[in-house]
Amino acid sequence: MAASSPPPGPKQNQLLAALPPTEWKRWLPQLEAVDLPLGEVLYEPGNTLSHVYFPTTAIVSLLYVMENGASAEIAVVGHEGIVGISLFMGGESTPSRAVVQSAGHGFRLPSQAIKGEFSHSGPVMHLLLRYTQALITQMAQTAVCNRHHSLDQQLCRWLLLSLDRLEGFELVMTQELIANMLGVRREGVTEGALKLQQAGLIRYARGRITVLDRPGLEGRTCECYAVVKKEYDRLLPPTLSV
Amino acid sequence: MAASSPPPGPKQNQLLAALPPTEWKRWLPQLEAVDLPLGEVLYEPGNTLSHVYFPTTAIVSLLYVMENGASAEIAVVGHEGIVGISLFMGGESTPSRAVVQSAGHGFRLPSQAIKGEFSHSGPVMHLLLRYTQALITQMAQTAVCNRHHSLDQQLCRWLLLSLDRLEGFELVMTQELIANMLGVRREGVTEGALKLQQAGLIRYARGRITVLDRPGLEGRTCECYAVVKKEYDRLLPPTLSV
DNA sequence: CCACGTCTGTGCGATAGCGTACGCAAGACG
DNA sequence: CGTCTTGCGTACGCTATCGCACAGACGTGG
Repeated sequence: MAASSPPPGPKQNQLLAALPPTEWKRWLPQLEAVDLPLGEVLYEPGNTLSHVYFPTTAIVSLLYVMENGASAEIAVVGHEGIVGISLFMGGESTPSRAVVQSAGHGFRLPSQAIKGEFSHSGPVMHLLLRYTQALITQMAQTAVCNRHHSLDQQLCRWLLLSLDRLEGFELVMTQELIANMLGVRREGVTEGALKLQQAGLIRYARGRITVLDRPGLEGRTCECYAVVKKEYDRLLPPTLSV
Repeated sequence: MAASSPPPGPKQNQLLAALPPTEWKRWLPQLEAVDLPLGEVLYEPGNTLSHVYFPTTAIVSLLYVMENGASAEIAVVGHEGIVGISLFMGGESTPSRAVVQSAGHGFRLPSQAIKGEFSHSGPVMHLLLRYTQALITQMAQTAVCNRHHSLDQQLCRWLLLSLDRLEGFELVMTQELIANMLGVRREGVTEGALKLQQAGLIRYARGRITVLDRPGLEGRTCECYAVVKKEYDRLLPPTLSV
């Protein structure tokens, strides 16, 4: 840190370096060099970003912070990428936060410039990209849940997520299959399911699960379910008019 | 399953239902009703899809299957979504597989129709979407890794991923910080790092980690690192000319 | 109605990681 | 030069989950 290494140029970010000449020329005057000190927060959950960031020498961590303060990294972004994909994906915000994990430099671009690139495209593309952002949230939350929550909680989350994607209250699904999905032992699922049955929340027999008390399941699951559900509802409202 | 419930129409898929009239009319003749029996595989890792799928009454699981056969669900898609986002994200394939988790029906659309929606957009958009797909892979693999791999393996993965995003072989990073990222105890990181240091792979002191033997780290980490790296290289080749 | 395959229940030792608590050493700072 | 803060090492009991093994229970097909 001799304070003497030349400040990195925009081309040190691989995405900026890969821009076609036209866009490069258009963006260059809008690019602003920024210092990214350790711990700097680039965005908070739910906040709309004013800029997207292109790290050059810094590393940025996409982090989900749970209600109890525990955290888990969703992904990490460096000079190969961009921070703030929700801007062009159409969601404007995400449930995670972005923190500088390794101090360094980068560039930022007003969000309008990025959005412009997507504005010429049709409504179908915007619909599909919003859906994709919802899917990303589900994946991110799966990572968090796998890290921090108990098998019992994950089982409830999984039942609820599946239920949301079906009509009715019955799942045709063996415990073995559920175990494969959750990546746990079949016996673990048996124990979890037994507890739920004894609590009167579900009933099951030989590959058929009937949910008797949905709110009960919601009470036993972790925050992950609600985070995902809320994000799907936000990004793909039921009264969706494109 | 009285074999008598009327076969669901395309509008039972929320994305199809949300299409503007123009696209709806254009797609309708190309939509093909498909039966989705339990266990049907819609795509395998690395394979290019010929169609995208819109489930109506079925549920499809996006699953990563590890080398040893263990699996973990990345996300689940039902009547709210679409299976095969890699087609319009530009990657054509993913490292995961899609399996029908709950039997039912759906519709499929030749991939060309979807791609058409994105073809009018500029190169910048395609670049950003390919990057986003790489990011999605990283998130998915984080979920898998959190489920199945040891703290030691994850520590190596994390060091390697961070190293890839920096120049040089030094990370300025306390063990406490790493623990926050991985979502584990600080003491766990201490123990893992000690092993690595004793094996001569890294050296560290008070928040500075120097990697001495990168291949050594690669040998100790899980497959997740390679999966992510390969996918970044595939989607964003260093000689990227848009 | 009998036999077999599938699905679920149970038990037990092993273990990875957790929570907590405390000690020590290296730099920062006065 | 002493003190304080920060970062790292270690120890110990605890719990969730694993891996394995086996037993009962249901249902389907011969």
